[in-house]
Amino acid sequence: MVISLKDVAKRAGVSVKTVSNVVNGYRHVTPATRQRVQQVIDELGYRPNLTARHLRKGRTGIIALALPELGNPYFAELANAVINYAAGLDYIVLLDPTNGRRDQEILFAQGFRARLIDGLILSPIELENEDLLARGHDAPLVLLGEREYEAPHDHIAIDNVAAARTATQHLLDLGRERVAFIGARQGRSRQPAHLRLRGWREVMSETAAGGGDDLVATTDGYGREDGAQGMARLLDSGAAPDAVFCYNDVVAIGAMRTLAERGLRVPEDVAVVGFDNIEDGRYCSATLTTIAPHKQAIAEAAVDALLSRLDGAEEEKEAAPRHVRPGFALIRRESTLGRP
Amino acid sequence: MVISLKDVAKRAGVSVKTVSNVVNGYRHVTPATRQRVQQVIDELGYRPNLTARHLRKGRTGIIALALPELGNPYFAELANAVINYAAGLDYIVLLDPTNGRRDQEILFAQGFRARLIDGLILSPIELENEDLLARGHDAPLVLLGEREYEAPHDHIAIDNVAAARTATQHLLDLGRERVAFIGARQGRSRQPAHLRLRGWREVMSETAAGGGDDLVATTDGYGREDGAQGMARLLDSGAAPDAVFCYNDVVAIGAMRTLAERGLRVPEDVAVVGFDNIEDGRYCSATLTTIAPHKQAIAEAAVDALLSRLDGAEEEKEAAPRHVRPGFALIRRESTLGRP
DNA sequence: TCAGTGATGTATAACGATGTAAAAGTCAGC
DNA sequence: GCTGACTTTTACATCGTTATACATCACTGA
Repeated sequence: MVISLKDVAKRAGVSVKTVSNVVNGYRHVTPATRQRVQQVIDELGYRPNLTARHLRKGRTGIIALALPELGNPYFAELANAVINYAAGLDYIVLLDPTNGRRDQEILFAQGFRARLIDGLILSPIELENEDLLARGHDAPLVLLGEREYEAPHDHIAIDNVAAARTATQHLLDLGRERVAFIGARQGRSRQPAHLRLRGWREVMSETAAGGGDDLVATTDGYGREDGAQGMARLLDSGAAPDAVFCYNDVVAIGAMRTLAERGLRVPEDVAVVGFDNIEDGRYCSATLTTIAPHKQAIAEAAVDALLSRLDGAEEEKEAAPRHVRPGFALIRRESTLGRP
Repeated sequence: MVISLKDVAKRAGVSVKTVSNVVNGYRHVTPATRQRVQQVIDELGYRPNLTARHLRKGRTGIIALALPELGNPYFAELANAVINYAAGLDYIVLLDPTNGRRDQEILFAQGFRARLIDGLILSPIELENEDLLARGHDAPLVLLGEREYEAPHDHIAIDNVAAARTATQHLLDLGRERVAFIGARQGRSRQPAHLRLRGWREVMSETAAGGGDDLVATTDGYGREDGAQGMARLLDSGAAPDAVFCYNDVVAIGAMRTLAERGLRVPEDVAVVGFDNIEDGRYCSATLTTIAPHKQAIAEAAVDALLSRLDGAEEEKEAAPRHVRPGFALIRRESTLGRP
């Protein structure tokens, strides 16, 4: 049997509202009443029906976090950070994997789960600008990650170009000359959010090797297998890289696997830099040098941005779209420095 | 402005219920009416308020999945599987990391989020039997994983003892003699759910090395660092293992890291077997031999069990607690077989 | 012509909580 | 003992939906 306020009220001999007042810690309730009601609540094991509360309040306290997939530890770690930070602010996070598919991303962006969620944090991969514009302006939306849009939404992303430059420069500083890039996406010409590729190109174009396509391996996705295959193609092509900067850490891990299979040493033969600073990188046989976006800062910025649209003062809610740039750091490890 | 059924009804000149009927695809609606209503719905951009629907129906179509953490890829992959499978059955999954803390696990088990979720799948670590018994019998609960309880709930877990025996035996079959175990939990004596340790012990106790504690490294947790430290202690203790069976894959990855740092080769000096078959294992410098629980089967069994309690026929709902044992397989890779 | 049938549509009451406004209770001060 | 000011409690409407019960309508068959 499900206990409602009414049941408690009847048993305690007070009105429904009084019970509600007790539950919500309303100030003006006599200690005597409060105690009596509380006792009945405990006796009956009453728990407020959140759904009813949500309906009445017009708010659910739930925000959605739509990420490509949890199989990539970066997203898993980010999700963890968002969930925990939001929990501290009394918000529940609903995690929605989009599998990087445009139809899924559209679904979430356009207000699937209407009024079940108060707002949405979306890390898009395939989503197009027009999809965002076609959006009924329902719950506020915060965008996450490398892709850039001309749409009025808050956007949280580190400076990907600068980070990529830093990574590439690090390899050059170590004396490497033929620094390759793995992870450019094929067929994404229409809105080329290749900020990391751009950073690589900017730095490499000023070197003897140049920033040409011979040192770029395009991939279909951003997974381990993509990295492994990309590395294999680079080696087979005769590009003869002595270093690679990978789109992300799992791509780098895939690339290192191929290097190991070919009997090439990291970093002696090929130095490797990743991107994301996932925990796995610290346990590879050559620990992975990587760009570490400040994940906690990203998670907090995303949630804060969303909540300021939801709960902020009027001028905060209506403020122009914000672009927050959390910091990043280059973490130097064995895959570029070698074992000390 | 938020559009409700009422607004649509007024504009279309029909009753609220008729609009509801159209939205829900109720059969007996004239095509003419249906079209007129549908047009207004499209015009106004009406979206049903899920919260209200949930209140009215007494069901939300949301199930919670409480896992220790997403930082362990096994749980991330499992979560992905559960979310996707449940989505196919029109259920939404709310992911709740417990961080392996008892208070968090109790919270979820005892009906936190009352009536926001229809049911709960919980993978406990610290939870005690008494915590489960103290549960108000609210939403149905399905348990996941190694821990065993004397409480009337469905339980999904592979045969951990058999799996551990298989892994250990595999190492013995390769001619290893001193097979260690990393990952026994300290201070868990009260309810020693150490099925994997037991499996190891059963097999090892019949060998010359024996199943004694000298070859067991206890750890505080089940993460990469625990594996690294456990391996270090084993090596320092003089136990001189020529193989290790690790509680799970991330522990194994940590252990392999330590081996690499010590200049020991895998598998020549020490062979390694993990447990979980996470994707990372296929990309280690020595790919990881591991026990592969059938994750998809586990995810499906958990969701199916829960939904049969929710939506099943009466006798299904009331059936005795079920114990489902999905299968597993030993995946032989380089960490035991070497590079071909 | 009219009862009987089934299809279609409507009015209204829930679901369980909270907000509002007003009623009831308490107490000080004269 | 009464007024006024304040505290405590109550009754009722409301959030947006679906379920129930009933009204209406068109059509069939005697």
